[in-house]
Amino acid sequence: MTQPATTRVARRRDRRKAEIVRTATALLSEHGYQGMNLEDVAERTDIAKATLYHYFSGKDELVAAVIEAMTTEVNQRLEQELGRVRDRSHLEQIRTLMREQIRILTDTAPEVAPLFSWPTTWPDSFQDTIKDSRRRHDAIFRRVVEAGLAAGEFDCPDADVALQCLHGVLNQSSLWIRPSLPPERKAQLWDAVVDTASRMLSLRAASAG
Amino acid sequence: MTQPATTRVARRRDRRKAEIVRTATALLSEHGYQGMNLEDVAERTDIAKATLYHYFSGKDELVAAVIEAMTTEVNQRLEQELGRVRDRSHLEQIRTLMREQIRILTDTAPEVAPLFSWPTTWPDSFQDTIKDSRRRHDAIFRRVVEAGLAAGEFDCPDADVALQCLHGVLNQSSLWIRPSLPPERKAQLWDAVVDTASRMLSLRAASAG
Amino acid sequence: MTQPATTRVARRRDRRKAEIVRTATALLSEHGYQGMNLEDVAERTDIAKATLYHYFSGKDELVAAVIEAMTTEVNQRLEQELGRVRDRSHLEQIRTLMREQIRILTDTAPEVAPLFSWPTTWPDSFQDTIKDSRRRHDAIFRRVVEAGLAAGEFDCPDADVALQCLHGVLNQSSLWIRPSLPPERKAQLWDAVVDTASRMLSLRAASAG
Amino acid sequence: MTQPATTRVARRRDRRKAEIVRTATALLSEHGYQGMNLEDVAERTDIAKATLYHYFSGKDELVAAVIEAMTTEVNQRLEQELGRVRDRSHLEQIRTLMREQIRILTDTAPEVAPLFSWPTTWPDSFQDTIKDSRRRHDAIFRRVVEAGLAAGEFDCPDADVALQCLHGVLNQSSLWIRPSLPPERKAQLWDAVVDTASRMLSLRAASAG
DNA sequence: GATGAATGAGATTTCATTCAT
DNA sequence: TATGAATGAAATCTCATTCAT
Repeated sequence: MTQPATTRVARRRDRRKAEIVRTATALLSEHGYQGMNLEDVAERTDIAKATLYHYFSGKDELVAAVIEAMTTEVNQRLEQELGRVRDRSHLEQIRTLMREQIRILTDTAPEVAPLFSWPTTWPDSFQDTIKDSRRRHDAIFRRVVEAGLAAGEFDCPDADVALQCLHGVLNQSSLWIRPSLPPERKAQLWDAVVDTASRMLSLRAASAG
Repeated sequence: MTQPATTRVARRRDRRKAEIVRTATALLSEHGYQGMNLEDVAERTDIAKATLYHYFSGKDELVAAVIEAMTTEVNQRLEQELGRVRDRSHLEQIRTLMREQIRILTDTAPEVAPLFSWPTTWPDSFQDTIKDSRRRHDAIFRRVVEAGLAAGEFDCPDADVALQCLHGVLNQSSLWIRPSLPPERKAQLWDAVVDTASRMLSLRAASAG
Repeated sequence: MTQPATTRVARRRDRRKAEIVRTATALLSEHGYQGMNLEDVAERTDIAKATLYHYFSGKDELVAAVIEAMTTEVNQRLEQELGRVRDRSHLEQIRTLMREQIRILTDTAPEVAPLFSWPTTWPDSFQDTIKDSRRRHDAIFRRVVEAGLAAGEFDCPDADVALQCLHGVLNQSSLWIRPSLPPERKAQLWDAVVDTASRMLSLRAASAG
Repeated sequence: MTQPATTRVARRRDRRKAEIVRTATALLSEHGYQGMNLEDVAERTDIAKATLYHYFSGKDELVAAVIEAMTTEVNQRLEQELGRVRDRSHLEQIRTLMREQIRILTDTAPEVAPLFSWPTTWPDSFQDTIKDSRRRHDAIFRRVVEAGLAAGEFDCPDADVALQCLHGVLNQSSLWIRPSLPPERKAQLWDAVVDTASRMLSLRAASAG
């Protein structure tokens, strides 16, 4: 009776929800929106299908939760790494972001790659959710690129174009850098990609590198 | 007495098949493999559902035909453009390929982008078809990149990495360069992307450009 | 111009029909009425499905033709064998019929067994056709059994019961005497069955045998 | 706290399953495997088509359950009757089995006759199930026949042949002894068939009867 | 809160039959 | 006569969602 009764219960509820979201993320990545079914989600979470409806109002709300969780988690990691190099050059900052993004997609959480990096075919009702997710993710990179340009550190003519090309390179990494590669080999490839992508932003730095 | 049996009748059949494939491509792009249904394909082609089975043994064969048609068409266009600049520098050649690829994805046949450029979630039975398609497409770019490297015209350290980054940039274009933009604006963006991507292959050319 | 033009044409037509009926018999036996489809009949006869409709008004007419052909052929064989022993005892006559019936079901035309001997599940519209077929077939055996009883040669108390039991024994033979057995073994089994079944009609003869 | 989980709920589930199997048996008998459809099974059981899939994974599993249920029930009845005459002669034992088998096919459960006694056309995947069912059924009769032979009580030369002829006679009964006959008439026919069939096993007994 | 049961809507596929050539 | 094309009707099976306990 010390704490409001909702606390313990609510925590338990949140843990349950997170567990479901975790399962759903994996299945969604594997089979896409239409291919994922609640039966499988329930079974893998070891609960009954009907129980899902105690936590989410339906398939769409569950999927929205997956997207939100992914976005939040990825962005948190990026911000955190960015914080560590706040004092370094903008080039170093953007390289840090690139490296962390690739690491997430090919090592830390490769299961989010299919959903997070490429446009799956979502029902129309998800367009806004998706767009919002992408915007929040892009904003982190954009801040650094624009600052770098303003500081004369980058020499690309157009920030928008550069950012899109950057995203393309990073996203593509999840397609060809296998999570199962040996760690040293993966680290090599990460560096190679970061180097290659950096050239799009700064020629000087690249020739120096 | 009659013409070789493969003439009028067979041509008619092929035309019909192509028509169905066209419809299916659009729906497949919009909704993905699981989201596309034969009811819609039939209705949009203005035939009965059962009629589809005269031309394709089932959903999977139809989808395979879509993939094959897309691959063939895209590669043909690339080869054709490449042929026109056979005598120019390798940089010019790869720039031609890049420009044509972006043009296809954002102007000529934007409906192929979701299927051709990004990995949708396919049933396992399609893994081989998809892999083969990607390999044939990549081969065209690879030829030029490796020749350029051999000729000392490109200065990227690793052809594989460069190619993957290239594909990433090109694929991404379909996500942000809207087919509906005014033609001049599109042309500007194409050039900007080609310039940006070129820097990944050759620093000299880029600073000159 | 000598013979009416219909003769040659009609003969050709009849040959075609017989060929189709032959194919249909096999497929009908294998898969039953519902399991047999016209596509397969056409393909195995090497004609187009639509062509079947030049010879039969539909599936049901074709199936009726199969039943009629089977009945006629089986009965003809029975009558023919019966003719050969017209002068012998009734016991010898019924044994001849039994033996010929078993031979048909397990050697001469084993493909008719499933349709002819056992009650497949036919649509209601076939009840009459089937009943008629069975009646005509039964009549041949009945004649002999009744004559034998009248002559005091058989000692079974009831002709109807005896006939039904007889049919049961004969039909069953197609289930366990494999057409693929070596001929001598088959002949042995035929004799054994005929001996066993004969005991139901005449105890004296049996103990003598 | 609650009863073992397998009690009330599971019993309810089993009752439901049995109800479905009962309906399916009737329809299967009437129309055969291909002719039976789940729509009808559902409607006659007064449940939705989709509900069937809660109890059986598909048509085949349902049909397999029907076969298993029939086999078990028929064999149980036979064993039970056999138990009652354990002390009597082998002839009396086999006559008991025969009579009970006929009773089942023409009175107790005539709906199993078309499936249980005669070979319908099953898909290949059912061959094993069917064969197993027949083997278990035959074994009951075989035990008695072989014992009777060993005891010198029967004088048929070959147990296999005699058993097959026996099955033929019994099975045939379902084709001509109408369940709708008045009970006394049916009882007369049962006796007549049993008497007739007995002659195949033992001449002495028959002439005595 | 948890769950087994139930179901309507819809997806893929099959097939007898018709039609135009 | 022969046939490719076309199709409506139906069959099996799936799945998100609701409901009673």
